[in-house]
Parts: sequence; structure tokens; C-alpha cells
Amino acid sequence: MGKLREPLNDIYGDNCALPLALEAMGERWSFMILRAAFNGVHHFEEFQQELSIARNILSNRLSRLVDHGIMAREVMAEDRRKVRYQLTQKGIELLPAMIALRQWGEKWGAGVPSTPVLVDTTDEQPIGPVTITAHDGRTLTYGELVWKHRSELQPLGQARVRMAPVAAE
Amino acid sequence: MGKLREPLNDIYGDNCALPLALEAMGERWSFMILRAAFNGVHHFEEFQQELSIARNILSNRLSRLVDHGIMAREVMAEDRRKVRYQLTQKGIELLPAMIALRQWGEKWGAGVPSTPVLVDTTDEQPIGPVTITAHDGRTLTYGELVWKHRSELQPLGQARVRMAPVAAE
DNA sequence: CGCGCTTGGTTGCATTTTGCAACCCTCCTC
DNA sequence: GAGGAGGGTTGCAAAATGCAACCAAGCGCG
Repeated sequence: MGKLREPLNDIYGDNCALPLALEAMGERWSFMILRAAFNGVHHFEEFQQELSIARNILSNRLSRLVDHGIMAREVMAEDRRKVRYQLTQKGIELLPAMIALRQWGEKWGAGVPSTPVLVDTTDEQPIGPVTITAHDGRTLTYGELVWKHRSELQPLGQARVRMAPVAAE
Repeated sequence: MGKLREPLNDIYGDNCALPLALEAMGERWSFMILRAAFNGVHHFEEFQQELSIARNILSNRLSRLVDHGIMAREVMAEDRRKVRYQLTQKGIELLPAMIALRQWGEKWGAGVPSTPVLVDTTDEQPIGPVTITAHDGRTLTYGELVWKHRSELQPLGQARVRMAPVAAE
């Protein structure tokens, strides 16, 4: 197996987007709020009740999510007391991360079969496990992976490296 | 409104493994430590230097990861001053979650092209994006997904479709 | 209009969790 | 033994969290 130990020397000198992601989502309640949002929760009081989170913390977390562009805050026109928090595209794209985390918890936790579960609308079957895949879609196990510096990548195929799943805007 | 409200009522009463996962990995440094571990870091001083984390916090986090079975702590036989922290299978299986998070950060962050990158050993090509897939492997977008109660799963016939609203792009 | 009610917040503390230094203890090497 | 690594523990200041109580705009009604 190749050299598994890349520079990494200092976390911020090394270009890794993980700290960036964690800055937005690394707090304790962030993912729980996100989950509620994915479940259709949109209003402050709803979040507060569903999560049993302190109001000031909730307020702070929602603001932060809005600041990071993960949720959008909209004062409702028909009743201007109400504020609607809605996931943005950026927020929606956290779904794989959230599901991966949840599936992991499900597998290794106390056998909790999570509910509700995500199903594919076309056949009503639950989704499969979130996995690491090769550029061509093959599922890869940890043993089949190596860390490489960007500079030493094989230019076997140019354009395929960058296929983003959602490109419609 | 409020028909969509799934149990979820109280975070721990509702069966969701996310809180469970977050209990293990929800702290600020946990994922960073994990990342270092994936990069081949094994020793206390290494983690400390790579992450610039306070020693007491590092100590605490490592213990917690060990307690949660994510890392194994082993005093090395040939030099009993040294302790080797190693990812367990449970820890290794956090890789999809970590990669999903990192890819998200990469896509939405300040255009940081993360390095090092995971490549498939068979063709040296970088891995593809972590996605949600159907049971048969098709990649699913958010619009193709619905939350369902476990109790109303199996039958392929009845569709009680209830989609979470997605803002128009 | 005035009055209560709802929604979405803000205080003002007490309690935890971080983080920084400095110190400590064990084991190795000479 | 002396000295130094490796892997921790203090002790104390600074931040983040959590709990209650309070505030204030915007309805809706008489």
C-alpha cells in the first residue's frame, strides 16, 4: 500500500475543507436543527419544541446557519410575526453527510432502527447505505483507498474528476 | 400545516440514530482527530502538533473516542512510553460521513481544492462525490426522496407521498 | 382604538466546556 | 543514576451553553 502519511503538517496550511465544513456545522445542535429542517420544520417555536433546545441557543444557531447560507430566513408576508426558516441548496446538499452519520449511528449504536427513513419515491424502497465510490460508481472499501496529493494525480481522464451531482441552476 | 410532523417529538424518544452519532462525534475536534487518524497519525504528540489542540482537550477527546470504540488505545510493547491510537472498524466506517462533509465544504467553501485526496488504488483516480443512492445503486437527488415511517414501508403499491417543499431555483 | 395572544426573539445570570501553561510520572537510553 | 522522550494531569481564565424571565412587534377582535 502506498504512503498513507501526507504532509498534513499543519491543519490550516494543508488545504482541507473539513475545518471549513465544521465551522458551519460543527456545533452540537447544528445537525439536529438540520435534521428537523429536513423533516419539514420551518418555524422557531417548532424547532424549539421538537429539539428541546434553549431559545437563545436556537436563536444563535439559526442565525449562524443563515449566515453560512445553509438556511434562509424569510418573514412571512401574510403574518409578519412568523418567520420561515428554509433549507437552501447549500443546506440540502448536507443530506449525504447527515445520512451517512445517521446510518453509522444506526449500525453501531444500540441497534436503533431509525424512523422516519428516507425512501426513493419511484419504488418506495429505503435508500441504500451512503458509500465511497470510484469515479465510475464502483463502491470502494477502505482498503482500496489511498491518500494522494493533488499534484501527483494520474491524468487518466480529465473531465470526469469533477462531476458534481447537481448542476441545474 | 403540521401534518408532516413525524414523531421526532422528543429527540431521544423518536428513533433516530443521529443524536447517537453526534454524541460520539459531535464535538468540535472529534472529526479533526478522526481525519488525522485517517491520514496515518497514531500518537499523542503527533495529534497535538498536527492539530494545534490543547493537550488536555486532546487527551479528553482521545479517551472519549476510545470509550466509544472509534479508536483503540494500545501501549506499545517495544517502548512502553509510547501509546498507539488506531482506528477501529467502527471508526473506519465513519469515512463516508467525513468525506461527505469534506466534499461539501470543498464545494461550498472558498473553492478550496482539498489535499490530500482519496484515490482508488486500482486506477489512481480520485473518488467520486458521496451521494444518496437507491437500493439498486441509482443516485438520488433530494427531490426523489421522501421520509417514511418504518411501519409503512414494504408494499410497493400505495404511495402516501409527502414531499418536503423545495424552493424554486 | 385598546387588549390580549402569538411568534420570535433578547436579556441576565449559573453551569459547563475550552484553552493555555505549567507541572508530573513513567519508561527508555546512556 | 542523569537526562530526555512520550503522554498525560493539574489550576485557572475565557468562552460557550442552558434556564428563566422579560421584551416587542403583529395580528385579531370588540
